[in-house]
Amino acid sequence: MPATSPPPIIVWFRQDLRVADNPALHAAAATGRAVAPVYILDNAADAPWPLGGASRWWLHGALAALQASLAKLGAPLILRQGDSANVLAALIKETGADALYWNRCYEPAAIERDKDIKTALKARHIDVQSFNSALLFEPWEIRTQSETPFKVFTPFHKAVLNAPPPRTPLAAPKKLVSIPQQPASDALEAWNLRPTKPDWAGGLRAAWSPGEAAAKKRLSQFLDNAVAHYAKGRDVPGEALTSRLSPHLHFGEISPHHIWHATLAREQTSGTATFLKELVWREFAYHLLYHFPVLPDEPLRPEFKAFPWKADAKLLRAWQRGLTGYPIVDAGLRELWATGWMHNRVRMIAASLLVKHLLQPWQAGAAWFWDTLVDADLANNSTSWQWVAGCGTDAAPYFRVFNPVLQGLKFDAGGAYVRRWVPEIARLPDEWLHKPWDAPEGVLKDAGVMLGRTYPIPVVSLNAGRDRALAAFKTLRVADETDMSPPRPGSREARPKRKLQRGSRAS
DNA sequence: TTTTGAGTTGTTCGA
DNA sequence: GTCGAACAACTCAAA
Repeated sequence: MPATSPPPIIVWFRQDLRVADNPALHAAAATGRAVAPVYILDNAADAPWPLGGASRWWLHGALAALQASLAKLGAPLILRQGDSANVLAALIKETGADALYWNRCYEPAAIERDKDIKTALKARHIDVQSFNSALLFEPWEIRTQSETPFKVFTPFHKAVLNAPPPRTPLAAPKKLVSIPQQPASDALEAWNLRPTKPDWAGGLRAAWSPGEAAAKKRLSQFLDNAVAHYAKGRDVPGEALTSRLSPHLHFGEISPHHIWHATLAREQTSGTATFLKELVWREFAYHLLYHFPVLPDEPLRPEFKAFPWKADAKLLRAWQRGLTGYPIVDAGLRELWATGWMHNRVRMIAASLLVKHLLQPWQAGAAWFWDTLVDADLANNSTSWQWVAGCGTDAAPYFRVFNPVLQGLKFDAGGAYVRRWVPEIARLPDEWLHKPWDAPEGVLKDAGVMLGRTYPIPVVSLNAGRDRALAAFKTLRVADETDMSPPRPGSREARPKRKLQRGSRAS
């Protein structure tokens, strides 16, 4: 070993599975020193939220693509399994590395893990550096004027638009210097990330191409063909007018910076503005998760801990399998099961039905999405479910209960989406497609639909479900009122009283 | 400090 | 059929 060559740098890949606009990799390459890229499959670190089945499937493809890119650049990816800290320590020993670079993660468990690793390795004089690859703005950078984190999206969005613009993307390294002796690596296949018995991933393979190159292609196709119609079109599940970048973003195959600047480089329309706003929603979700780490588990509005959910395994199962009897909801859950993804508009409708009409705890829905979505993302998933349930910081009004029939008629008027995913009712005319239970006998017969046999009767009637949900929300208010003195709260004269209480708690 | 306006994504009812 | 108001009460963020 020539004594002249400086020690290598380990680049630890996590949710940044790309070579372009990868600040940690970029910085390591810029030193001119040898680079040892590693990915660690650390089930323990993910303990509170182990990768779901669909995520594992995607991860395999993402890693395969990254392996190929890094090999081409000259520094093959090392795959290791085990406790992250132990694996890194071993790798430092094996390679003689004196530096470790990574891009930051923002899940509470990951923050803890990384903090510990940084402390331990710095004590051993390892140069540990972390970078921002995943967010346009660090969660601590966007603050209200009183230096508190934003809890409401609109002012957050405004603050983001007024902030200094996010950095422009970094180029991928032209080549990397490999370490003299390549350390051992697991075989990706041996991780068994993809299902075999049974192989349920056929629909995922048909719908998706994981990897950095595919992400870039998806973005340009979106910008070329769809973004112009995005403002309205994104709400129509039967048309392919959303970006479908969410899984690529989650695994870091493309950076939000790249998407941001590529979008700004196009003609600015209401479509581009709406799309950029969605990216800011992603930022907001990470911001919330960072500042409120209980977000995935507990309602941010404490009174919701007393919400009278009616957990029911059979109802949950019917929802999961797309057998609720509400066509747009069932279509969504079947799309999810088949492809690992659900159109955003339908996510809201399906989630609302579960949480409101069926009174199932939002955590049950979040858990199902976590397991089945290829874009399962702790920040986005938790934020969105809390929003639908009305227990997040930026809560929906309690009376906002999606009506799956009206939503279906409004956003899937031609029925393309429902017919694709609920073929057993595909022959119903548009008029009845979203409410087969109201269809005349003859219409059902002509369409070959036998309610209760070929397609379910709704598990809960719409009106009863809505009323039950509204009543349940009312109990929260009543419970609240009992805590307080007789004068009706909410009236003007009750306001100062609350403020006093809050002030006294703070002091 | 106090006040004020506003809050992603909806539905229903009655004029 | 279309349209506006009502649907809670509360907290957030900025003036």
